[in-house]
Parts: sequence; structure tokens; C-alpha cells
Amino acid sequence: MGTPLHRTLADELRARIRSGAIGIGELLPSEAELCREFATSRGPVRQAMAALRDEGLVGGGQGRRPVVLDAVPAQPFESFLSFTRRAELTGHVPGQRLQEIALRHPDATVAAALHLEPGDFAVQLVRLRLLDDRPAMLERMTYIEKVGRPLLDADLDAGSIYALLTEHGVDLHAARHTFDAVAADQLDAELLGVDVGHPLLRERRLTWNTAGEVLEWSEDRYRPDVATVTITNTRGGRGAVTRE
Amino acid sequence: MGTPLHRTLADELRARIRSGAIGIGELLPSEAELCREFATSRGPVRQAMAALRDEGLVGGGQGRRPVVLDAVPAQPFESFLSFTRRAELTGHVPGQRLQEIALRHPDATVAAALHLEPGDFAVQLVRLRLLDDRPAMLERMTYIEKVGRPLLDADLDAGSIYALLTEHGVDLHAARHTFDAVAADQLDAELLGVDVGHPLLRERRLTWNTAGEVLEWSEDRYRPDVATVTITNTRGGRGAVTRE
DNA sequence: CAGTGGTCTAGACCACTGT
DNA sequence: CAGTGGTCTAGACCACTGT
Repeated sequence: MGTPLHRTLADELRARIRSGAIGIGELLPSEAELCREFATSRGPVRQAMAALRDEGLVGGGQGRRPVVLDAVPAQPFESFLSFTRRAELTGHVPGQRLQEIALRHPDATVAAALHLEPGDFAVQLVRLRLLDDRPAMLERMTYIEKVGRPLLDADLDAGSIYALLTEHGVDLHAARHTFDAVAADQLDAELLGVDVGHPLLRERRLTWNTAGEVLEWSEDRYRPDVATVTITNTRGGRGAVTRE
Repeated sequence: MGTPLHRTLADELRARIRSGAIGIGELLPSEAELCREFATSRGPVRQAMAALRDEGLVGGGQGRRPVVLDAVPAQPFESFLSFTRRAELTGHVPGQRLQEIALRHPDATVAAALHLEPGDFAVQLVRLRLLDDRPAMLERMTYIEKVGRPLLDADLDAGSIYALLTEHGVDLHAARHTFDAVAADQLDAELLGVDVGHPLLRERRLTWNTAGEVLEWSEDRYRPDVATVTITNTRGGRGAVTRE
């Protein structure tokens, strides 16, 4: 069927907003006008408008014409998942040093988190992440085999795994992040350049696709004087996340 | 018109998921079945299901029956701000022991965060928060005077400050949360029941109103074996936060 | 008041999933 | 194959907004 009409409509309206053809504070066409302009019924028009409202581009409400609030859509999901992207957004230079990548049977805890059967393989890797050449975070990641396979051949010192997986068509749809604090272990201390026992911010993450299939389990440990996690949330909108 | 049908439907399905009537991993009724059960057309059913998918409660896709992914309800903003609300949502009993409340001139760092003029007063309080009667978090909060005044007369051992302020008509619109790890200081150690130097999860929070006026600065320290912070975000939806 | 978005009905065809 | 969700049409009534 090709591209759905509601997506075409949303793309067209986003383009008008981004190009400034409709400026911030100006009114968008009403739903009825859009129906006439694109010779369609209200369904696709409302679906497109809902997407723009969700992105925070458009405001308004019952009885009121929709107003352009902003020209740049938030990309909260991408920036939440990708260390590389967050660093770039905050003006820092990201870096990484792969410590290890392996295809193996993960231990019982990880296997349970990923809903693996006994005997299933997974791809596990340990990478040190840098900000402006300073050790900032140590990541221990596990991917289910079919997702992680391409990583075995990739140059993981080159860039973002999130970007790499997205290019491979992997559907990363949602993630649950749990934050707490831990004492640095021997490996943490060595690679992050702190004493054993030093407090570290720990983020454990479970990522799954649209169908609810778990794809990734990750444990990241941040050196708190170099990197923190910041979340901005509003009553109406979605959260946006950066790390500095 | 009262409550819209699609909202009633979403609430009903959320209740079935939360109560465990439909467990995690189990299938929800198909859209057609829901139409028959509630004697409605597909519009409201699809709208309700879209809300649940957006909240990350439900997965599935074209051709597949919808699956329950999670039982945690999504009240992102409220649950992000209120320890009390988060505890209730996760089935724990929240508690608190006020240590101190004062009207004073805050130190320079806090004054700067709140955009106070020299000589301005603020209301500061220190409270120990409990989960199921165990020390879980120590909060150090500072409110601008006009917001904090009502707290001086309130029973702060009774419940949620967030709820109390909301009842007073305070417009808590957005917040920025920064997470890192710190070593427990003398007061942390004493009240949370850990050794000095023990790793604690620290959350610093700045809250402002719709007009952009800063209302609150807070620093919370979590005992990591009792309480963690969990954030669930989806590509389409807003984040939802719980603490356990 | 006319115009607007919010909600809902009752259909239809399609691509995708699992058996 | 039957069942499923994704998409779309063409109507309708309502509450709300601004003039």
C-alpha cells in the first residue's frame, strides 16, 4: 500500500513548520481545510495532527485552531538510548574503547532478563565510553543472538551501536531504565580511573521491540564527576534526556 | 457528555492489567472482541488501545493479538514528582519522618538555583522517607517563600507535599532531574542506616511553573538496596517513572 | 452566532500473522 | 485459510471558542 496517507500528511505539515512557511505562533489550517486540501476524510488528518501534537510541535484544543509551538521536534527516545547522540547534543566529543566482545551463553540472571532458553547464545560486549577523552562510563551489554550477530563484524570503536542497529533495521521501541548507586569493582576502578569502592551511578536497561520481544540488557556505570543523567519532564509533554 | 467512551475503555483495560486479571505475557481481547463486549465501534477501541501502547503497557502489531508487556500504570508527571504516589503505585507503604523545617536565607548555591535575590527567604526542610517502614531516601528540599509558606503550618508527617501543594493551587509544570552517585555523609549514614561513604543514588531536581518561574530545588539521596528510580520510555510515548 | 476540534458510528479493504 | 490490526471513508452530534 506504500506510505500511509496520515504519514504523508504529517510529513507535509512538519515540512511547512520546519521551513518556516508556517511560523511559530501562527495558525495551521483547520482539520476541515486540510480535508479539502488533501481530498481526504477526517481520520488521516486527525491521525497526522495527533502525531504533531505528540511531538510538541503543535498546540491548541477544542474550539481553537491549532497553533505552531515549535519548529524542532524533540527526539527524546534516540537521545535516551544513545550515549554518542547525547554527547553530541551537549557539545562534547564521545569516544569508546572496546574491551571485549563475545558470543556465549550468558549467566542465569541475564538469560532470565532476556527471556532466553537454556543453551541460547547471546552477544556480550564491554566498552569504555569517553567524554572529551576522559573515562566517563563503562557499559556491559548483552544482545539476543539475532540482534547482536552483526556487531561481531562491526567496528565498535567507530561509533554508536544504536545507530548501527537502527541501520540494520532493528526495531528498538521501548526501554526500561533503573538507576541506583554501586561501589566500583576492580574492573570499574581500573578502567574509570577511580578507587575500588568509589560510588558510581548505575543504569540498568532493558530494551524491547514493538512486539514486546526483549532485545537487549545493559548495565552502565557512570563516573559521577564526569557524567550524570539528566531528565526534563513536563506535565503535558514527553521527557527529554541528556547526559553531561 | 461525561467521560468519553475511549477513556472508560482504557481505564477498564488498565484495571484488568494492574489487578493481574490479564497477566504479563498474556493476550488481550482482540479489537473485534472488545467492540462486541462494550457494544461500540472500532474508533473508541482503537483510541483506548493506542493509549495503552503509548504507555508501554501493551505490545503486539499487525496481525498479532495485543500482549500485556507491563503492569505499571503510566502517570508520568505525577508519579515522577511524588514519592508517596510512586510507592502506592508499586504496592509499597510510604512513610516519612520530618527532621527539620525552617524559614531562612538559603546558601548561595541554592539561592542561585532558585534565582533568589540576596535577602530573600526560602522554606527548607529535611525529611526521611520510608518504604514499608525501612529508611529509603533522605530529601533536602527548598521552596521559594510564597510556595513554601503553607508547609510551615502543615502536618508533613501525614503525606505527600506534592499533593498538598497541588491542593493549594500551586502550578507545578515541569522539572529537571539530574542523577548521579555520592558517598553517604554523616547525616545520610545516621538516618539511612548505612556506613559513612556508602554509595547513594542522588537525584537533584529543579521544578518550575508554566510561566517558567522556579519554585523548588531538591536533593534526594536513595539507599540503593531499598529504593531505585525506574524510567520507562517508548519511541512514541512519554516516559513513565516508578521507584521501588 | 459560525467555526472548531472531540467523539462516535458503521461500514470497507488491505497486509500481516499463525495454523 | 481465518483472524488480526492498520488504514480509510462518509457521515453525525457535541462542547468549546471567539466574534
